[in-house]
Parts: sequence; structure tokens; C-alpha cells
Amino acid sequence: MARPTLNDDERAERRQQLLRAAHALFRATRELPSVAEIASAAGVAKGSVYRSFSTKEEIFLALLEDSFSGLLAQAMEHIKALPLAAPEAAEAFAHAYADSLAQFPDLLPLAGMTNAILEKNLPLDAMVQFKTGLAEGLKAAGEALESGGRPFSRGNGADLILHTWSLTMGLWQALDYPCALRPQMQSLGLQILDRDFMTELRIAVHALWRGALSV
Amino acid sequence: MARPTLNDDERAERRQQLLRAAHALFRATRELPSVAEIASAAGVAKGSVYRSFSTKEEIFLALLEDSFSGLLAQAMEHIKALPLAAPEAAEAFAHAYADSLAQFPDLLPLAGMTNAILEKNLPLDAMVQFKTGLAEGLKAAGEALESGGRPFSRGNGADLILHTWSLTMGLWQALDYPCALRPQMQSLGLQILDRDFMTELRIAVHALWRGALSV
Amino acid sequence: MARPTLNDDERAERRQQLLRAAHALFRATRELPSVAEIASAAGVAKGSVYRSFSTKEEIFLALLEDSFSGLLAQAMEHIKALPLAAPEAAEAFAHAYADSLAQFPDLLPLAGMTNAILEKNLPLDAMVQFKTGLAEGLKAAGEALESGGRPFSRGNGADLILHTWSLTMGLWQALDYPCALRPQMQSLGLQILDRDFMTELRIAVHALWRGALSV
Amino acid sequence: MARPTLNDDERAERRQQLLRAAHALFRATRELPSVAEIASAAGVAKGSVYRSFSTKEEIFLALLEDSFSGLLAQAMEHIKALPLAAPEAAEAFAHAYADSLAQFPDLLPLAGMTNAILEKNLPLDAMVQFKTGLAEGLKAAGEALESGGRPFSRGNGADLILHTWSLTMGLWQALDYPCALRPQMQSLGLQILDRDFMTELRIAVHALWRGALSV
DNA sequence: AATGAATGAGGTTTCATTCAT
DNA sequence: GATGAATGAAACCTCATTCAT
Repeated sequence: MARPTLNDDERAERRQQLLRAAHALFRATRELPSVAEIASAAGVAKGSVYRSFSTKEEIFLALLEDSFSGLLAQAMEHIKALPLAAPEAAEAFAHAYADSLAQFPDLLPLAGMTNAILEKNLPLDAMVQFKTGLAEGLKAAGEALESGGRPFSRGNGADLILHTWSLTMGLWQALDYPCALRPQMQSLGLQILDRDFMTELRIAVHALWRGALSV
Repeated sequence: MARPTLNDDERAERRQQLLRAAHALFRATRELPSVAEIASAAGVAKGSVYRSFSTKEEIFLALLEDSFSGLLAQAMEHIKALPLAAPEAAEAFAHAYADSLAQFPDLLPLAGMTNAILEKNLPLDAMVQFKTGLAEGLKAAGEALESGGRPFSRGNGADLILHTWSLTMGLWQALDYPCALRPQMQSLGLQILDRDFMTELRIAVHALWRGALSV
Repeated sequence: MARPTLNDDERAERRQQLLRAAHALFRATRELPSVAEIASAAGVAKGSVYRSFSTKEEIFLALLEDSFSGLLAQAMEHIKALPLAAPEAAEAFAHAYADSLAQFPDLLPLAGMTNAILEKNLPLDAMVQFKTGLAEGLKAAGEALESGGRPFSRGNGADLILHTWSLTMGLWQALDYPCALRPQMQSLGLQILDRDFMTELRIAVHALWRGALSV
Repeated sequence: MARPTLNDDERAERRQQLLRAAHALFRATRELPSVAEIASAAGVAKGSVYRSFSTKEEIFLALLEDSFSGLLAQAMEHIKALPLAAPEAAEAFAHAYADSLAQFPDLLPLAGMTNAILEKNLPLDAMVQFKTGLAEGLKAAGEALESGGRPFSRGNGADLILHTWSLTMGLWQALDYPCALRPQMQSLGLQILDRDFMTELRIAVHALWRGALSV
């Protein structure tokens, strides 16, 4: 019930509070909670949510944004520390990247819902902002990749990052299952899809980078 | 209103009728139509839909399945016709695959909604069936790839197919935008995301295969 | 829970059932009840209401329409029975009309809300239909008035009916008060507004008709 | 943020400031604006509105009051200048009155919402005050009418004024339409309702006065 | 006095699914 | 078998008003 005008810090904190609540609920159910649930989990009134977010979908997007930029920051570090030789670089990145991804367990579930949600009831500017952040991250990572004598012409670095992220997202969606199903997969002839996502990701990213760096 | 028992053919035809209607509606709106809309477009009553599908999401999944198996069938052909040498094979597949994909314009929009829907209100067996079909297709394509003296051990062929599909799906999701946004992308600093999907897909798949075949 | 397809009669009956409920609630509170209240008063589910009316405002309008056409029908009778001489006709109509009006006690409260509601969330065609009914009634009554040797040129009869209805509606609004206030009006210097609506209406309509017929 | 106590002038000025803002917004949209909109248009905080008005509806009523008393003042002038002979007086008033009314274009839209709002969430004393003002105006105008040898007994003058206002309000409501509809009225069989309000008002008021003065 | 954050009731509408006929 | 009426749970969002600072 803070009444005085909020300054920017307080406003941000309130926002975080809601995001934390939404995040926790999403993690528990893997479904986007209702605004009422978020509000009550955050201990505020329903109407107050709309002070920080103008749409339920905006909350969703902010969640995704947070996780994604966290991953991107780590990726930047990995890129800067990469060995010069192509084969080693490919392998090193694949492993480091997969390890980083493991730290953001909700990122992929969230990303998997993005497209279904993105066109639905999201103010255009919110989406622009989201995509802009994405674009900037890709560009920065791409440039880091290009500097350092690698075989990239201008922009190809960002391409590789984009493809890596795409591969990640797609692979996760292909291998994702409701928990209920997991134990029976072997007996159902689904061995081929019963892979450890992380292992598979390393292999795939490794191949992608090997190919991209071998020009 | 009493109707004679439907035989299997009639039952299958009814099912196709509904799928055609649902498909047409989805193509037009890119949103999953309501059961009422599907029923009316197919010329049957709402309740009758539930004789063919036990859940709305099942309809969605069947649609995806159809498109996907169409693509897979074409991919099989491409694989069988692939040159032996790795670099040529990589390039040939990338192009042929992208061309095939263009023939299933609704496949990726559908696939992009799968995860958001998959865990929600879908009978387990429907999902098992879907995933089984997927697994079989991957396996068959993988085996085709393995036969012919390529550098694959058992199962690696299917891996590559899986990764290719994942990359496709992920890339599409990363590059998809509401039409409203498309024209302004250059001015918004989103050049990096304003790519032609098909071009980008060819590049990425080419790299992935080059890497995978270069072991 | 009637399940079979409703025929027109049943559909009309369902509609009436809802209107009766809405009417009763309006009479009790003089406020437009919520859809939930109407539904529960009619013993149906909220969603079922939208089977008969596409908007809450449509319910309101239908209520008004019913009352209004009832009044109009009676007015037609009065008009046909009117003496030919102007002064007598004016007086006779004023009295008969006021008496008829008393039989539709909710008509004016409803009419008083029309303008505030009419432009808000009402499908255009619903409004067109309402106004068309109004126009037809006025026209018919006007023609009845014109036939019979009265001093009207084509259309003036409808004019007088329109003016009469306008005067009625306006007068009611000017003299309407919350019950809470009624007893204190004398002491508040509001004698001039503490009139008996019916009496006042008779006087006013009498004057209007006398003037209109005295050309 | 502490502010010095406002004296009466400042208080009145603040009130006017809010009313001007509310008026401008209402004129633009023909809907009662939200408190937030009024406040922001007036350049004050939402909470401050409640220092001048205890309810949103009070703002609305004050607006109506202002317009109405403006009209009444002009009507008084017309009445004082009226010719003595009944037929001439009736005609002169009808024209002068309609012309005056045109100077208050928001008066009737506001009046048309009064009843829907009046009983809802308005402190009794606000309503008493409003009605008292109305009563006084009617009485004054009525007395002006009575003085000057016209055929009125005590109070009948006010009656005529009341009836005139009623007729005005009612007629406006009967002839008011959403702009969207206006152009199509001829083709919809609504000719009878597609009248010019001002013309119609002159005719009706003329008839009413002719009748009232012809006793 | 002024502010504007917080409140939270309240309202409309949609839609997947059921099931009596 | 087919039908479509009925259901009723959600869900989102608005907004007048309060009140701590």
C-alpha cells in the first residue's frame, strides 16, 4: 500500500516483484498464470498489476526477456574466450553454451510459447522493444565473434548466433515432453526422441559451428 | 436424425472433412479456430466434431501431423538422391529441403504453436501417437541417410534429421513477425532480424550438414 | 436444459423468459441489472443469455420496445375513436393517453436511460431495428390521425405524435425523483417540481394538441 | 507538497478549471470522461478532483447546471420582450428560444444522460441543489411570463416553461442518433425520424405555446 | 493541500465440452 | 449417429474512490 509517488527504483522493484511471482507460478505449472493468480502471489491487487504492465502478455515477454538476456550475456563471455582454431572453437562453444543454458531452466519453456502468444494482444511497441533487445544482443555477440580473425564477413557472426539460438529453441521443442510420458518412452518405440536435451544440443551446436567455421 | 453406423471409410472421410475445414481456417487467420467455426465450416454440428476428435487440440495435432509427414516424405526422396560427397550432399540437401518446405506453408506456423498447446488438454494417447509418427519418420529418414556409405554410425542419421527439423522450426520462430511490423523493421534497428526465412534456412542447414558430414 | 434444437416458438419463449427476468429486476432497482443477475433470475446460465441477445444493451432495448409498442397500440385505438372537433379531440386524447401510459409504469424509466445507453455497445442493426419500429409506429399513428378530416397535411400527423411522445418523455425526466427525496420537496422550495406527473402530462398534452389542431 | 489553504476564490477557480476540462472532453466524445481524464486535462491529480466534487456524477451535474442556467437567462430576456398578443408571442418565443438553445450545444446531450446518472451514486444534497436551481429558474421565468397581462393564473407560467423544457429534452432524445447512422436513415425507412431538430423544435414549441396561451 | 499508488469489485464475453432428444 | 442448446468456468481489464505521505 505504498502511496507516495514511486520513483524509478521503487517502480522497478514493484515490477520485479510481479515478475518473480509470475515466474514462480510459471515454473510450477508451465502454464501462463492468470493475472489474478500473479497478483495474489505477489500480494497486490489485480488492478495494480496493470500499473506495471499494460497486458498480461507483456508480463510473459518480460520474463522471457530477462532469461534471454542472461543467457546472451554469458554467451558473450564464452565468445570472447574462444580459441582461434575453428574445430576447437566449435567444441568449446558448444559445451560452454549448453552449460550456460542449464542455468536458465525456464527460458526454453517460455520461448516455446512465444509465437503462440506474440501476435495475441500485445501492444506493438512492447513487441518492438522485445525484438529490438533480441536484435541488439545478436548483433553484439555477432560482432564479438567477428573480431578475432575468424572467417566471417560483416554480419555473418550474428547469423551464426541466430542460427544457434534457433537450433536450441527448435531442439528443445522437439524433445520436450510432459513428465507423465517420460518413463514410458522406451516401450513406446520413442527411443529416438528420448534423448537428453543437453547432450543432443551439444552435438547439434558443435556440428553447426563446425560447418559454419569451416568455410 | 438417426444415422446408420459409419464404416471406417466414412469415418475417415468425416475426419478429413473436419481437418480440411480446420486447415483452411487456420491458413486464413493463423489462429486456431474455435470448434464452432470448424464444425460450421465443415458443415456438421459442433457435437459431431467430438466423434472424430476427443479434444480440440487433437485436431490441431492431426493437422500438424499431416503437413509434417508430407514434408518428411519429400525429404526421404531428397536423401535417397543425394550425392555421396559430403560438401555436395550438404548443399544439395539444403536447397532441396528448403524448396520442399515452401510447399507446406502452414507447417511452421502450426509447429510454432505446438508446445504452447501440447501440454494443455491433450489426451496422452493422442500425443503418444503424434510423437510416434514423428519418431518413425525420423528413423526412416535417418536410416536412408545412413545407407550409402556416409559417415554415420547407427542412429546418427536420425540425429541429423532431428537437428535439421529443430533448426527449421526454431529459425522460423525467430524470424516470424506480425505483418504489421514487417515494413518498419529497417527503421527500428531490426535489420538483423529482417531476413528472408528461406535464404537463411538454406545457409543454416547447409552449415549444419557440412559440419555433421565432415567428421 | 432443453437440448433439442429450438423451434421459433421455443426460442421466442426463451427470449421472453429472459426479458421477464430483466424486467422484474429493473422494476425493483430501476437500474439495468447485470447479465449475471438476469441469468440467475431467469434460472439459466450466464452464457445462455448470449444465445438470445448479443449484447446486454439489446436486452434493454427489447424491454423498451415491448413497452413502447404496447403504448402505441393503445394510442392508435384512442386516435381512431377521437371526436372530430379539435378542442374535444385534444382533451379526449390527453386523458386517454395518460391513462394508457399508466399501464406501462416502466416505460418511462427505461426511455430515460435510452440515450445514455444507445450509443454504447449496441450493434448498429439492433438500433436500426429499434428505431425502425419506432418510426413505423409513429407513421401509422400519424396516418390514423390524418384520416378523418383533421387539419393535417401529409406527415403532420406523425409530427404531432412524435411531439407528444417527446413531451411525455421529457416531462417525466423533469419530474422524476428518487423516492428518498419526495417527502422533503415541499420544505426544500421544490414545490414547483413536486407535481403529479400524470396531471401535468394531461395539461401539457392537452395544450400541445390544442395548439396543433388549431391551425 | 504542502499547499496553503485555498480561499474561496481559488477554490471556485479550481472548480471551474475542472469543469472546463470535463466539458471539453464531453464535447469531444459525448461520453462522460473518466475522473483520470478530467484530472489530467485540468492539470491536477486525480485525488484533487475529490476536493471540489464528492462524486464523479457531481461534475456532470454541475456541467448541466451551467448550461441550463445560461439557457434560462436568455429565455428570461425573450419572455420579457414578448409581444402581448398570444399568437405573436407563441411564434416569437419559439424562434428566439430555438436560437438560444443553439448556443448551448452540449446542454441536450448532457440532459439526455441525466436520468441514467441521477439516481446512481449522487449525494442527495447535490441533487437537491441541482433541482433547487432548476425550480428557481422555472419559477422566475414563470413569473416573468405571468406579469404582463397574460392568461395565466399563479404558477401556470412556470408550468408552461416546464413543459417547454420537457418538450425540448424529449424531442432531442427522440431525434438523436449516432452519427454512423445518420446517412443511411432515408434508405432505412426512417425518414420520419430524420428531421432537423431545430426546425422540429420550433414547430412543437410554437404549437405548445399557441395551445397554452389560447385558453 | 496535493498527490497518485493502490484497491478490488464488477462487468462482459468466449468457448470447449456435455448430453437429452 | 447427429444435433445444437446449455453450461459455467475463466479471463481480462476499467475505474471511482481512498488515503499514506
